[in-house]
Amino acid sequence: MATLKDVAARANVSFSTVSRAINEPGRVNADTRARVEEAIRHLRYTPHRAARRLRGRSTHAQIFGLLIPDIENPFYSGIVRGVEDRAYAEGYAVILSNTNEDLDRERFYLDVLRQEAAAGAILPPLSDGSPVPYHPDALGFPVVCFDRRPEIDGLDTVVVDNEQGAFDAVSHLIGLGHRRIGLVVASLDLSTSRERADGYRRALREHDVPVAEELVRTGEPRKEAGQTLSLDLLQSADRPTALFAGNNVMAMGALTAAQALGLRIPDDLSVVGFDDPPWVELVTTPLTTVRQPAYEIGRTAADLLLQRVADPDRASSVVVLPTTLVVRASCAAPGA
Amino acid sequence: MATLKDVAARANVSFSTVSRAINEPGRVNADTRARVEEAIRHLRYTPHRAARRLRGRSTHAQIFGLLIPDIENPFYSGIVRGVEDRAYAEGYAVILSNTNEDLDRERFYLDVLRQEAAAGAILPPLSDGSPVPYHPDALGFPVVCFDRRPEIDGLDTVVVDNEQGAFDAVSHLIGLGHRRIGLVVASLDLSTSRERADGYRRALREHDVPVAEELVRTGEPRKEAGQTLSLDLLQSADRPTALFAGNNVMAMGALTAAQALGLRIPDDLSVVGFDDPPWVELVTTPLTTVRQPAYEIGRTAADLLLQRVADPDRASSVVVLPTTLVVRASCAAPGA
DNA sequence: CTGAAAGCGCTTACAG
DNA sequence: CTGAAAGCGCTTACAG
Repeated sequence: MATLKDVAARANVSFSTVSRAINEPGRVNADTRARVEEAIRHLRYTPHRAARRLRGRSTHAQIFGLLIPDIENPFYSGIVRGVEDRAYAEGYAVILSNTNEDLDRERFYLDVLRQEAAAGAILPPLSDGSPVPYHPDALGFPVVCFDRRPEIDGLDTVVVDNEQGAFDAVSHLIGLGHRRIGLVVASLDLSTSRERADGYRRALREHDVPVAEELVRTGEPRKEAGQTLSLDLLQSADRPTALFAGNNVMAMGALTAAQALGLRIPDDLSVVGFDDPPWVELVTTPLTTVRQPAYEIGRTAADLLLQRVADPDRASSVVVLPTTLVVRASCAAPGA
Repeated sequence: MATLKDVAARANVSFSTVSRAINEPGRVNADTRARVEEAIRHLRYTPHRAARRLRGRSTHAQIFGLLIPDIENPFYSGIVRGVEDRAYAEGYAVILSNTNEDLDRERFYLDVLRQEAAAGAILPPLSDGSPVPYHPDALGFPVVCFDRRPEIDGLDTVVVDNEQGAFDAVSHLIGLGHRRIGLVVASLDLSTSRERADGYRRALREHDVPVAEELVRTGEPRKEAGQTLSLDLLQSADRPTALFAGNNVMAMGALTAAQALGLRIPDDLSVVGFDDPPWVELVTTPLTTVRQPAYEIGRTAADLLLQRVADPDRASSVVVLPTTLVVRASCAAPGA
């Protein structure tokens, strides 16, 4: 592999100059720089990261950690792409972990990141009063939270306006005439679920629709749970005429439940989902959803981490991105 | 952070001795060693991994690299999960790269992996006679290929039996009475596409159906290309009565094209897809597909890499996993 | 604008 | 068994 010395030899300059051409190009004569750049290209030179880390002022590796609960969930894979693109643009690599919400797994990866001197980590904080501390002092590197709000203060965070997103979805249903609207959502221990449930309730209240607690069902954020909970709701005595599914996998379950009961959408049942994966346009009745800007969330989280790395003392910020209600064909007036 | 020198000062020995006490404890006097160990504990010293890697012999990190063309493609995210689970079980972390099939990006990550002293990499080899060499000698670490077959020999590889998978799909269509079957597939530069096209042709030949080359269309493995190519095929004079889509994103495009033309599936058009993402069960007409065992592919690739790391001299192996034709509702006799 | 030199934290021959 | 020294590939004051 080519080193600085090889480049210097080929460009006929000292290796200090090569280093400067790379790190402070403005302080190098244009001709010299051109020769250096030619040599770099010709030799396919890339700086040795370990050596760089050893001497440079920042001792951390050009590595971000990214913890993802479920890589097969399109919402999260969108985030991965956003983080990865932004990191790559700044020369950072991403260590990915598919945690399955598993505490041991999360601990393991946080430990690896510390050992590898990662520049920081991006993660959805665990919901419970977990023993994993996300405080930079304990971790040894900064953390940016996404999706959920962390329980401790002072952490950079990117979330969406879940409350408003849910409010929009449920208001849309109420506007069509629905009054019995089921909510199928993940555990209310998660800030996301809580906020979506809040938006659901506010929409009902503001439109003078009574809140029926038996219409709110929570469970694992999986297709199976979405299906079971929806099935149960749809088979109850005074069944809801509309369903709001709190995330894309549970929405899948809701549609499967409707299919199993022979309910046509939107004639017999209106459905709105949260998240906007590609399949929603291909289903029997294209699904109305609350779109979260997954790629943007990832990009913003990486941005915050880059800023934090550049200035460890800057005030922490919480970025709230908007959601968009994407109206497709899955909602109609009840009994239409 | 404490360094070797701090430890040496406290233990009253030279820092060479500290280094030796850590790396070759047997070659250090027991008393000396005890003093060093006390100092290490007291100062909470841990060796600086970057410095260590810079000078030492090959002491690789517990890290695997994983290169993925498109993390939002469910086929690949299944593979990520498989690799990650297996790696985690052995204490390895995974550095993920979403390459977008971009050569620069691939080079960057391969370089990062080398510099971070990764134990090895798992990747779908590029198809063209690319300047990126996957030979361990050039890379500095072993490589396991998946999905596509590498152009050079001697690399551990995991693929599926694409030829047979395609053969099964097309035979299924022929069995229903189809004789004009369109093939929409990615570039034939890819071994996967080539093998699927081979299976397509063999099925036609073995059932004495003439091969019409105008029914074979290739393009970018994206929904848009799948849609355009399908649209074109379906609007041609003697349009095919069935479509075989060579991967899940192009299958999406094919379904969208059929929808746009008002063709009902399977009455007006039969469709089989390759890959088996979750959405295929939710579409208007559940899609018949050739299932690839994505998770298994990932797990097997990680397995091969672990074995390679344990025994660098073992003979390379090529694992071919079977596909399964999953018959759903998207195929019927032509003109039924 | 450029080069010579020191040094990051460590490992490893080489002497003693 | 131990220490002094060279050097991994790089960055960064410090001169010129």
